[in-house]
Amino acid sequence: MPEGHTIHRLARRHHALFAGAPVAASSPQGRFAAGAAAIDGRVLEGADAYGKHLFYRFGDDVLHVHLGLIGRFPSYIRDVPEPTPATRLVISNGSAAAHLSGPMTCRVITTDEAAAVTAALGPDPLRSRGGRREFAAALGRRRAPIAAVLLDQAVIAGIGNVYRSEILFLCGIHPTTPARNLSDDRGDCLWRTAGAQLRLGLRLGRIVTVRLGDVGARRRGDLDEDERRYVYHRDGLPCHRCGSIVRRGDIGARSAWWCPGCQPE
DNA sequence: TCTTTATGGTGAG
DNA sequence: TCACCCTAAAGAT
Repeated sequence: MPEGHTIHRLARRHHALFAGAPVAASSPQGRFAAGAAAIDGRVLEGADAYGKHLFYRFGDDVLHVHLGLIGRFPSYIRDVPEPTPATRLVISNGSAAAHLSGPMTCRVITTDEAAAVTAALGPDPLRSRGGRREFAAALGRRRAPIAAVLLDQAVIAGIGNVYRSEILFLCGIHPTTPARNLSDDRGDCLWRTAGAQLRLGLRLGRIVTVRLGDVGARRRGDLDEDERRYVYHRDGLPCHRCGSIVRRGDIGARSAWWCPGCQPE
């Protein structure tokens, strides 16, 4: 279940495992048989991530994958399991394999088409240190609640439902605040916090947003599930920082969580 | 053995 | 705003 950090991590791992050599590609499920045939035996030049999108370059052809909500793309170095009947795509070489299941998007496109995909996305904090102004400008154009705007991939690429609530908590911003009402400082805080949290998530391989001091822990490995985040899925529980009861509400057709003490309206 | 849920996104109305 | 797509694991019965 991926936000941007997961996708970038996958791109790095797949690049390390497969780039620079021919790969075998097949579709046990059958639904991607033609696409797999188009890249089978070809040299993978590289794997990249932009926001929540994955791109695998094979000359002028690009394998474009988006995992959606339920997609997975685990890889194996040894003890490669049998693909399940739902495995859409297997990529392998002599020593490793990756099994794709449940993707929202899996298709072979041209480099121009791939460029059009990324052009429609907002800046990705994991790729660009120069996206802050573009992000700030987009906020200024929107009157929708900031919690809804943070999920719009045309505004900022890679944020999902966990990070949107956690980032708003960390910046002390109430989720229903209209985006264009935010000060420049608060917009800066959102951009910097998004980048810092995505980079941390990329490094850890999981989303951990709490400062250890706020939960009285020494190491991140000591944290229980409930202690890794400030608000996400914590409605009814006391805030790690101020003790107020965390609330949940539907914002932008999905649940958002916030602390009424730390994020006043 | 069910039903539910999930860190996402699209297209129709 | 809603139905819908895709899969797997967790939770309920």
